[in-house]
Amino acid sequence: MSIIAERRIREKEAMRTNILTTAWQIVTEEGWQSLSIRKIADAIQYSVPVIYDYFENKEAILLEFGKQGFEGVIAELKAAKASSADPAEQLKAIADAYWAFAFNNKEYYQLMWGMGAPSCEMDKCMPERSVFRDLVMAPMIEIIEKANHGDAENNACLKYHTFWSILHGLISIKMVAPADDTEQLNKLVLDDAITGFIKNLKS
Amino acid sequence: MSIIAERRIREKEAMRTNILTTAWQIVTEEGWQSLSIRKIADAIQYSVPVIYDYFENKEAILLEFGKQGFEGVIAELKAAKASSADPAEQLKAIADAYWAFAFNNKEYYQLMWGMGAPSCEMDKCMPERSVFRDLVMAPMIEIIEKANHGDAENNACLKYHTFWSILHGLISIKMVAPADDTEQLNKLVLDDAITGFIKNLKS
DNA sequence: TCCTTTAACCTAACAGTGTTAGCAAAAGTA
DNA sequence: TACTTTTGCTAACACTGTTAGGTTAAAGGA
Repeated sequence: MSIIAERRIREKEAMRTNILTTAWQIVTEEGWQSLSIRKIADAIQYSVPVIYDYFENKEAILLEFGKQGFEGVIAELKAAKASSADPAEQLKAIADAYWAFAFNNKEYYQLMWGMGAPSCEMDKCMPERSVFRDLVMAPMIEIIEKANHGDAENNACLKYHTFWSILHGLISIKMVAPADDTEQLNKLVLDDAITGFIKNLKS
Repeated sequence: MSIIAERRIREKEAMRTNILTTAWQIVTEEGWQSLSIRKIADAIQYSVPVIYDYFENKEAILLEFGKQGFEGVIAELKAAKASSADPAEQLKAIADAYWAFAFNNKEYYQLMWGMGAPSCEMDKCMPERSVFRDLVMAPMIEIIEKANHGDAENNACLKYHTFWSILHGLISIKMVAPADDTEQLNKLVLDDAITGFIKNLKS
């Protein structure tokens, strides 16, 4: 490949990331509802159709952010899990990390779960379900096996759904209807729910 | 008031409900994203500005549906609670009823919680928080008091948040990312989560 | 009955949105 | 230099929500 072609690819890449970072800035400053192709075009000082040379449509831009979000949260969860060898501790750490990600990256979380963000087919950028399952299922099975109740694998499947539901439920209620209670109380609710859940696994 | 004025009020009311029922039909057939003022106007065979004689703007129409949704779910919850005198049974019945409402009225639920529906300030049509609290808090306090752990009132406040989070979490995960598992398994997850939660209140 | 006021209803427009057809200029290739 | 590809633009289309302004019909008062 010629040296010129290389430069052009580099420039193309640069424009793409320029579009993305500009779009992201608009989102963080004005929210998802306020993001439009024209606003991006204005901000990067190009005409509107140029955007379409780099992204098929608006959804493609959103899906790119969705991908970033999922990759980000998965990295955090993996790090959290690695922080301990005890399965119960691992579950708690994962829950804490997930919670922290959601509130430190509200824009991502809202997009990923279609909360107030413009509707788009997030499935298209979701990682395999197995990624999340592998992270959470293993410590669960371990806990259930230690407590010796029957079919740990089957049991864990049920508990796995419950685990994510509690987490997502806690977060999305706080996000949609932010109550007037303190940060401290919120953390307490998380702790109560998750430790209660883990205790239930054991007993 | 003259007989003519009465008729006019009646007609005005009729037009309002005509707009609403027509809009609702569009929503159930094509989803929230597809609802537009022009579509409503076409369907009722009037020009667009007529809609604005009956509703201040589009959000006002959405809020009307929001109000209907909240009133509907509250009625269901009250009926569920009345089905038993045992506090634990009451909580289970409320959870079941809430779950049933969500899946029998997906359009309402999505609007009420901003899931994929057009964004609007739902606070404006939400009932007082106390309505939900009064329904759920009382049986909780009763359960905790029977089990005799310390400050039941304070404790119930924490558990109250957890209760709704679990419920909403279960529902919204199933709604956003409908898994391939059966109706039966879903019910099992609900049962597991709620009975686990109640057991935790007691022990 | 005639006149005036008010309510109902419409056309046409404004300012946005996502998206695309088609053209001009620049850049790369032979 | 001549040809081809890429790049970027203007202008438009088909939609949104919303409103200004005018017309027609109905209601109330003399």
